[in-house]
Amino acid sequence: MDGLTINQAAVTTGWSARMLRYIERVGLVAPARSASGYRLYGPPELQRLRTLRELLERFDLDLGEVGFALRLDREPELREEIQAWLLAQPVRPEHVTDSDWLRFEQDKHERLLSTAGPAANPSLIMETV
Amino acid sequence: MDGLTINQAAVTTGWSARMLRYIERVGLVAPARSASGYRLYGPPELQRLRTLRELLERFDLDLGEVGFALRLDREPELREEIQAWLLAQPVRPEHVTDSDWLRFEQDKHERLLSTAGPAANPSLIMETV
DNA sequence: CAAACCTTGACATGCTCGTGCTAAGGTCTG
DNA sequence: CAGACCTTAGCACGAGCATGTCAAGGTTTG
Repeated sequence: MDGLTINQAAVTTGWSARMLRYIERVGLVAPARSASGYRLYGPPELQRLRTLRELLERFDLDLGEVGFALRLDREPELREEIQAWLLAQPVRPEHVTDSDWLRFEQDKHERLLSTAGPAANPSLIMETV
Repeated sequence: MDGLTINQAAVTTGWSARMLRYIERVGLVAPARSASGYRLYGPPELQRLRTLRELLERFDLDLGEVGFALRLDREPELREEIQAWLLAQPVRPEHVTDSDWLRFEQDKHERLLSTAGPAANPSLIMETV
């Protein structure tokens, strides 16, 4: 049989067999199948699985996010529309600082933030409505 | 006072005040603040909020996904690494069809899929490991 | 052919997201 | 100055994600 079966792949990649099926479902790594339906992981898939793990850890991503990046790749219209919306951003207001953003990102995983001094006194440059 | 307050903005955009705060926290639309800390939504913000709503509906996105797109924009390294990983995709295996992908996407919101005929007999072109 | 392994469900748990609502306390305006 | 409105913090809750595990049934192989 050509390629590792799911449990073998699990051992060498560090993912659980359960997660390998999940990852396949999300569309990120889909191994070939034997005539009888067994998943067969070849070297490329194994490599992808390992680098995927690194990717997630390094940038603190979840599978859904990588899956979304994949979707962006596949749907040009979606990518363009989102890009357009983001670019319409009239310039990030001064009071939304990088640390605000970072803090939000951290909060996702560290549920410990205690006090957060509110940044006051912004510029107030804005046309009337 | 220059700009709409949060509840006024809520009325004209269709979002709830609660959601406007949430959207700000996620980093998507951050209004200016009055000297005393009141949020002040000007025409650009109001417009962005309306188009955001359309964007989400049209592509069936959630705020987290748009937020992630924003992150991709701001973190070139992240964008490059993900792109690299996606491109390493040795060619989408034949048995992962577009309908598989679509079905997954749909499942996210329609919890009704009943039977799913398994696509059998893939090509089996794979080097040994 | 029996043991070991695979497949697709399905149930279960713990955590995050989207959202509403309430509380305690400033701010604005008639 | 009283009532209406804003601010942040926090509880609540249903829905979805990331995982594990178990069940019922094919496949491979010694």
